[in-house]
Amino acid sequence: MIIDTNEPTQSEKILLAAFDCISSRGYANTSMRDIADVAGVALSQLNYHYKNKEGLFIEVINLAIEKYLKEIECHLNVGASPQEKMFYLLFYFRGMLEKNPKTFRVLYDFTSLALWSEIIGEKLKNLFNDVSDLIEKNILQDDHLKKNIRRYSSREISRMLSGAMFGIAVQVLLDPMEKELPSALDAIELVFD
Amino acid sequence: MIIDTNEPTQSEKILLAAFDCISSRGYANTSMRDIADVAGVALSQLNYHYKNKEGLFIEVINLAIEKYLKEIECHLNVGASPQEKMFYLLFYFRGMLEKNPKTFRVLYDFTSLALWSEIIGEKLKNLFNDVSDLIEKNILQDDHLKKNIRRYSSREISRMLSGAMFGIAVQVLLDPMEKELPSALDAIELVFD
DNA sequence: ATTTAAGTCGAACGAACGACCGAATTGTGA
DNA sequence: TCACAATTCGGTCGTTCGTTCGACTTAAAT
Repeated sequence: MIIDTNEPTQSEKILLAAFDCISSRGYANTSMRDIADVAGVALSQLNYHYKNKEGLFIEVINLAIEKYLKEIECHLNVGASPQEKMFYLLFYFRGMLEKNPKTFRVLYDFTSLALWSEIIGEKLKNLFNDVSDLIEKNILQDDHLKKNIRRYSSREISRMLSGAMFGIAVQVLLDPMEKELPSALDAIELVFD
Repeated sequence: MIIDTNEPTQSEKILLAAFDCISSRGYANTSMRDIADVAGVALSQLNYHYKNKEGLFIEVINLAIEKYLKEIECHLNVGASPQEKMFYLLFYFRGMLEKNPKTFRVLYDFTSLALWSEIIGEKLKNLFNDVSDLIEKNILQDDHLKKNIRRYSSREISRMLSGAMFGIAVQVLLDPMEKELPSALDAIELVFD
């Protein structure tokens, strides 16, 4: 018998199955039984490793948030000038939406749950804050840029930029066949003129 | 006995009750029984007037979309220059989010359902298109403005603007206590400099 | 006054859900 | 080897859900 030491734990299998289900059907259409089936695991295992459904979903959110922030942070290191950094961030974001929107879709799906669940709401509020922070610290802290946009604080602008990215991304998810739509992301660069 | 001829129909009572429930608890937490209770009506009436749950929810969406578009269209008539029009639109939008976000919350709540329901997805896709159209036709068709933003089409820019409004609004809903957040909406005007 | 259709209601159905339990299995340290 | 804890499993419980049904009431038309 071959022993694969990298074989995922039972609890990891469950977590990844939950992630898969939610990204492909939405949290509202995902039952514990669905997840157990995809994970190839007995239903009761879900309650054993994660206390209840909310506990499991929270771990899924934590996983998605971690992956999302890591990728954004990574792509903010490319490019020298603020314009360049913004360009590369938008370029990555656009590619992510077209090729692998699973993580973003999970996060987006949960934002509507966030309005009604204290815990999840707090997590997604912090995510928006963190993304805005990353943009502010990595892109907007440029002296020449600061002069041009002095009418507004860099905090306001970073929130506007992260909001624009999110809002356009939602439109893309809603209409993935409209190939011209993602180019609206590029128009964000207008702010830096 | 006083007869009020403006007494809402049974089906109207149901529709408004559904709207209320969804805007205050979210569609995923709203059952047919909840709606029947709020409407003061027998449960079976919901299936009599609207075929099933999806049919009722679709009417709620139609109602919300109608109200939303009408208000935006109305506030786009104020102001002369593009900058002024955008200012008044953002001013209205900000006030709406702070004072009466019920309609917007319903629409936002349904956007996550839209990813998994063909019919609802189509409706919200069209809503985004319509809002972008309104911005494009009422604000971006200005010759002087067109020169300044010639690098991008007015279509791209209108989609970016509507996306930014939506994205910032979501952040506001997620963190209603952060009073500085809505001012990020004002930063949208940067595009018009 | 009689008939017919529309509206309204309470009760019930089957299905699906999350959670829980006891037994069986596996892994671990003495 | 033995005992004990951790893990895994199938089965089931009570609840909630959307939907349906038949009976009753109201309103309109003949």
